[in-house]
Amino acid sequence: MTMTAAQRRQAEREVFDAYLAACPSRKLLDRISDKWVTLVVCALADGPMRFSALSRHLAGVSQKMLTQTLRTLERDGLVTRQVTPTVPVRVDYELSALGRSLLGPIQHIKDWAESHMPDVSTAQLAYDAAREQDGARA
Amino acid sequence: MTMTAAQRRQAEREVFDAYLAACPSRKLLDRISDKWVTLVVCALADGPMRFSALSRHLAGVSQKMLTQTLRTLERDGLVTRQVTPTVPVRVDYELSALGRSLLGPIQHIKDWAESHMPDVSTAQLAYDAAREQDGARA
DNA sequence: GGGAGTTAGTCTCTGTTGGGAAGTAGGCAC
DNA sequence: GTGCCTACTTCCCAACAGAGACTAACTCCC
Repeated sequence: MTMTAAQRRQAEREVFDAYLAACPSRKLLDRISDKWVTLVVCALADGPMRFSALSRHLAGVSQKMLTQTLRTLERDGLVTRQVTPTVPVRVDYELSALGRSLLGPIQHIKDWAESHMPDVSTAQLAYDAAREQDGARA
Repeated sequence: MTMTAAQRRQAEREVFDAYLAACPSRKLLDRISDKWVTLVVCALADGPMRFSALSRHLAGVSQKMLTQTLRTLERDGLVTRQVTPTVPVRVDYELSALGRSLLGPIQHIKDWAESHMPDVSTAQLAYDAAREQDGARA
């Protein structure tokens, strides 16, 4: 099966639509829409970090989840893993160019969460109060 | 326990840090870092939508997850729920002002996923090929 | 009156996942 | 030897996501 250059360009321009269940971009969205991914990527914003440093920085992350998160980020080409075979081993993680392209968007999400916390708290209190009213009325 | 106005303002200026496990912004980050949240918020970008329309638009979402997602978004004050008691019932969901403030950042994430899909695919192939090499060498 | 159809859910069951804790490798220090 | 260090890996259990059947409430059709 041969392809003209035009056809090849057409295929490469393939449109990904995360609204479609089968589209690979849906899975990618699922992977980057993750608490730990967000925090790891933001933590690596200022340069490379060791496994143990990340572990300390992201309070409450289990070693298992950190390893898993870093592994998938590495596989997706967002971070690079650099092993220095000293004793004990030293492993540095760093954002790749692709990872840095995600940094901006993902930092906005984290910033939004931190800056809009009061609004969300207020909304929750209002919602819960209204629910309680409904409960009492029933 | 009383508070001066100054103390109250101080408390309101409280800084949220998602890196801390106990910080409420960590939980908020976890809630908005969600595949379905991203898709629902983006779907509501162009105006209100009915439950069934959302269900059709987000291919593959289960009714349970859609209900759950909309419920938490409503509680967090990101979407409003408008019930019209016709028969059958009609329920419209719409982004609130707070929800629209999240729309920009979240759309960037979705766009990133859709536009960087080829780069990620390439990285995955490279990673898997390297892993296979390692496996064969062992 | 009886049955089908509509929307927006809820209920139940099961497979996957997240977190905690304990174990591993490889080498240096005592 | 025993312990300690880092960066994992493995195991187990509780929580959660998804599939699919079921419900409420009322309308239309015969």
